[in-house]
Amino acid sequence: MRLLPHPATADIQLTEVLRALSDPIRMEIAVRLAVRGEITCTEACDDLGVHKSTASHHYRTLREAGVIMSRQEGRLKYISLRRDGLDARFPGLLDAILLAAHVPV
Amino acid sequence: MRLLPHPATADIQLTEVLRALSDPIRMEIAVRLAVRGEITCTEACDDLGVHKSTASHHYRTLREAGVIMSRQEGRLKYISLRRDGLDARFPGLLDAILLAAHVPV
DNA sequence: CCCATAGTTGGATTGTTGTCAAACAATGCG
DNA sequence: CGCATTGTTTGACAACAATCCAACTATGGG
Repeated sequence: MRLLPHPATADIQLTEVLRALSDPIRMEIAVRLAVRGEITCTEACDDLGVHKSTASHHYRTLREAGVIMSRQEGRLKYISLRRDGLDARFPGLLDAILLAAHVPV
Repeated sequence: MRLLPHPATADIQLTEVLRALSDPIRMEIAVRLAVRGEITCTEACDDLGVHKSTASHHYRTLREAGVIMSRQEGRLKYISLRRDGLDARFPGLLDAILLAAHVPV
């Protein structure tokens, strides 16, 4: 369960990022990460009305698209927005999307 | 064949815009519109390797998501990026996406 | 060592999407 | 009017995606 694969920054594809964020559940997860920073998977999907395995699939989609990072710490897994990679590769994109999603600054 | 429905600006949804642009073919069409302005459907899908009916479905997806406008003139249908609506609703989003897609300024 | 907790994985199902082909519709030209 | 051009619609099909359930893995606490 350790160290799930993340794509290299150079391998992050624009259309895959957009596809990952085109699902309302995944968008909500991204918004939570933007607002609350690094949180656990349980917190990320709390009250979203999806099964934990469904949430896990969404984390995988987001991770493989390069949108989030995950980090294991003890029994918990923390996920966070992959700001560095996204900003480096697509300047201004994440901010524009979060602004459009009404994330409080 | 006239006057296909476009959503009102207020009804344009972020996740639908992202989904529309998450397909490489549709992204390429959007890039062409950004570079060349208003062009015909035939020009928009030229050399893309898709059947014209497939292209038509993509125009529909883009139009219903609020990404493009279409306008009939004689036998031709011209499509263009819906900059006004997108910029009004999601400031900076379209520019960030086009920048990420390497559209020349 | 057992057990509860936190996530992932695999299977099954259901629905969506991308594609082509063929038929259709609308427009203007000769 | 016929006919070529331009694009849409419909049907079919395969591939993909979202979901749940069940089984599994890993970790730490008692």
